[in-house]
Amino acid sequence: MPELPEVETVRRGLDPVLRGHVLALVEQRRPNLRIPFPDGFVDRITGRTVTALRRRAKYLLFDLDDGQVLICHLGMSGRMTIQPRGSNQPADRHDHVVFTTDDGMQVVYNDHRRFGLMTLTTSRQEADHPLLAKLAPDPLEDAFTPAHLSGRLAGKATPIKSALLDQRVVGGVGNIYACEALNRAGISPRRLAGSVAGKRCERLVPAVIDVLREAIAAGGSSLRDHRQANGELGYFQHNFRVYDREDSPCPTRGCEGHIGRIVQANRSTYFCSRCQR
DNA sequence: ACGAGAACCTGTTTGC
DNA sequence: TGCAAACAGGTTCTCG
Repeated sequence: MPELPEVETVRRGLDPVLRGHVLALVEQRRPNLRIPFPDGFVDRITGRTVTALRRRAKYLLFDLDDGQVLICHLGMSGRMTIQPRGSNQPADRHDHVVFTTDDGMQVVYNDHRRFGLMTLTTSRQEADHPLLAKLAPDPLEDAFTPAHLSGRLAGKATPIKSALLDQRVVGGVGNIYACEALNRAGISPRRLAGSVAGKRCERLVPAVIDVLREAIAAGGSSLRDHRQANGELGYFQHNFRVYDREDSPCPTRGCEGHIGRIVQANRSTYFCSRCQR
């Protein structure tokens, strides 16, 4: 579910509730998500103050006042939503973690597929943490340029669509935004990654940046599971050009093609074979 | 070393 | 109508 725009939307929603607040109560309701919770998870973070909320690629990072960093990933179906303590929200069987702050707000982590994770590191060890060490820089940072991207794609024999999903190539792009960016850039998802350079790469970089920025502004895309932290849906799905639009007319100006669907690396790819080359 | 495919888990939609 | 298969926003492991 959550790609960069959805995670960023959640981060922005959680920030006012968590930053500067104490995690007064932490409830962990199962021993593991995709990976086990670390030993002593609840005790290690209870009573700590959240000093900052950051995002790296699709990871949410909570900085704590003792130097620990709480690493969260939402997987395919994870949500982080806010509710007041004592609200009448019925507990869901997939509410796996509940954080209650010193002023009585609750952040509920719900994830029915449990592909998400939570673990701990420290600010000193963060750069070397196995989950984070190989992540490519964020595509919304200034360092994401055509020269940078073509360097990461050079020599790759995998299709460009699959390469964009590789978090060592671009940090934060997932299946929806890879398809959308390639359509905007007029590049075939089947083209070998190593051949995306020069003019094509100069089109692809702004296409990735623009689609991510527009999606953040829309609160992300809600297909099934995504909710903003306040519980509202995102609405960027209404602006999809190709994703989940098989047989629709291609929206590219002057193109009379139709959207097709293929499978690459076990993931659906949507694209227009007429204007994407 | 690299790339393809399966696996992880649950829920919903689709097709026979 | 009912049941089984296919599919879903991600990541990681195994195998060739």
